[in-house]
Amino acid sequence: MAKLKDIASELGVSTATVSNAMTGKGRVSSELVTRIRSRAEELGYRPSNAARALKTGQTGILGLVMPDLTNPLFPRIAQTLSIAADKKGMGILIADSRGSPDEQSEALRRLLERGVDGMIVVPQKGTSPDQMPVPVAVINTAADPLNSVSADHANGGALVAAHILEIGHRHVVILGGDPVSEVQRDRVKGMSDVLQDALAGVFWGGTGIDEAVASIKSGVTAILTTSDLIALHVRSALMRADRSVPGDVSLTGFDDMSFAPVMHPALTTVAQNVDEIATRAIDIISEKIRGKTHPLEGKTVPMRLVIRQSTTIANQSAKRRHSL
Amino acid sequence: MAKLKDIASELGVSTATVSNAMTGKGRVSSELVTRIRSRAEELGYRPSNAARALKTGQTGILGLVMPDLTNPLFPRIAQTLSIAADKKGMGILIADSRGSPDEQSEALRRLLERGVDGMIVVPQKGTSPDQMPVPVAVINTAADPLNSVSADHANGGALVAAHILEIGHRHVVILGGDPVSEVQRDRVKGMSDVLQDALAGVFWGGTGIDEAVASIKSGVTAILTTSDLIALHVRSALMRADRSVPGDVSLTGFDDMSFAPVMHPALTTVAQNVDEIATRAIDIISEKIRGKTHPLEGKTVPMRLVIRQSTTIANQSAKRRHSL
DNA sequence: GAAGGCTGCTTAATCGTTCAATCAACAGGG
DNA sequence: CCCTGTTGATTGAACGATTAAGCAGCCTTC
Repeated sequence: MAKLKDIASELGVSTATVSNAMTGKGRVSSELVTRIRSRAEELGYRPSNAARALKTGQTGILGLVMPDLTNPLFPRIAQTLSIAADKKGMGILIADSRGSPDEQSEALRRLLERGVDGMIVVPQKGTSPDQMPVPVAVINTAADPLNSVSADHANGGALVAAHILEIGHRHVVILGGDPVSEVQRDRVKGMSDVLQDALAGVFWGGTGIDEAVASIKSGVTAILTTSDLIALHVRSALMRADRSVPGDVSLTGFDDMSFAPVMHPALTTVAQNVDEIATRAIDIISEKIRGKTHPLEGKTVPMRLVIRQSTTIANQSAKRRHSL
Repeated sequence: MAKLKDIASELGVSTATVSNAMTGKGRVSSELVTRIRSRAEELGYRPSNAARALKTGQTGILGLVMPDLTNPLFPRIAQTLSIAADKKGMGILIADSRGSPDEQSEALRRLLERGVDGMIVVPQKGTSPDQMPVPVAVINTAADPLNSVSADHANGGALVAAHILEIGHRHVVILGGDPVSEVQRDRVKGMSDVLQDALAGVFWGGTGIDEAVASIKSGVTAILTTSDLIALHVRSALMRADRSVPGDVSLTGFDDMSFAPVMHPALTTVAQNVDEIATRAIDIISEKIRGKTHPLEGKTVPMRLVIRQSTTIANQSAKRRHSL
């Protein structure tokens, strides 16, 4: 493996000059720069990250901490982060916090020990990461607006609720996942704010599924969930109860997961702009690492309504049944 | 940040001795070792990875290359790898090969440049990674038996086919994903070898879905797919065709993805032992890195049949219909 | 009692870069 | 002609660990 010294001695200059020529710092005549660069190319020179890291204190590695790597959104986040980081010449080291806040701190500590220059954290439900000695960008939490990039979950909820109202539903229930999760609460809030009088109830968790299905008897014509997986659960429960979607009841999910378009009927849902979120997070981190005085700030990214076949114009008979 | 030198000068010994005491190499009196260790603990000493990497040439970082990080199996693999690597004091750097073999080589090169000590590769369909200057463990390809850890896909196919035969099906079709994928082909092979006379046809890809559904008319009572997502597709197509599962036809998937147990009916499928595969891969890599003369070899890991409600005893009427 | 072998520690070189300090050479200004 | 400034390069000291080699004592051993 060729090193600075090799190039330097071959060309009869000092290693410092070669270093300057490669990085574009210091003062080197442009003629010499090109000579050095081309010779470096020929020799297949690759700077040693270890040596550079030792000297500069920067590793060019970012840590990614997720509450649970099996999170269905993880692949998309990881992929975009990895590509965006790569463009900035950085790498992504993953760490799993295995579902517990303690493990989350552990994961952060381990990454720190590995010398990451910054962290991207998708926090545990209801937690926010401790103060860190390196720049941190937080995804999907509104906690710290300067550092957090988040889908606008409330807005997403509002979008889907508005769609449901628009197609004539007036008796709607909401089904949330885990009320501890800030994301889930935001989605529910966004929905209920728009639904207002049309909101016939809010249910949570596994037992909520049966409650939501049961509510159809009392005239409910739409079930809005905060996750595609929950929606799939509901779909199955509805089949057992011999209710058709969207004939008897309209159904919506959240996140546009892989199976949403494949379900029958295809699921109306709300998609996160994962690309924009991940790219923004990387941008924030890298500006902070570069020590910009006014680094890019966090933001909330709008969500996108994806209308498919699981929602349709409110069932007239159901409406009539209720108004009796 | 405390360094070796700090501990050394505080205790009036040389840095070499402190280094030896910490790593357990060299010769240091056990009494001094404990003194050094405890002082290090107090000072919160953490060895500098950069310095160590520079000196030893090892970074303690493993690269993970996947064909497409959005692969639904990726989260589980990444999680287990991350935990297993952590136990060995190593970290996992991810790289996405964005679906193309060229990008796969690119990803490998980038990781190499970052100085990874080894690689875990889940290769692109139909490719096998180039010769690498660092140890490589390949997941889910039988190409290089010494280095590859793979689920026994053929065996998985055999398991599900045997189950289908056992519950009386005699007219069965197989529906595969992409025939380019070695994994898919292995699964199909495992199935068809067991089915033998009961095999009424093999279809591939998107158009295969309709063909499989159409085959019910000619007496087919079970559709075996090579992926849960395909099975979900088929399920939807069956609903449109007004065919019930498992009443009219039994249906199976592959991989036990998140939605499989939630579908209606819950999907019979075959699960990979991701934990064992990932752990084994890490073990192989780490033994090779340590330069063991006879490192652990690759192996194929049995799959596990998960029987749910989408398969049931062969429909008598269908059998009769066919025998007419 | 001299030779040799342990034990426990130190010395010093080294890994490959970066970067502040320095210096030689030359140009322009007064 | 001297002083100052700029340009283009060099020098040498870090960065924080690892590790081969060396050395002083002490214990054996014949």
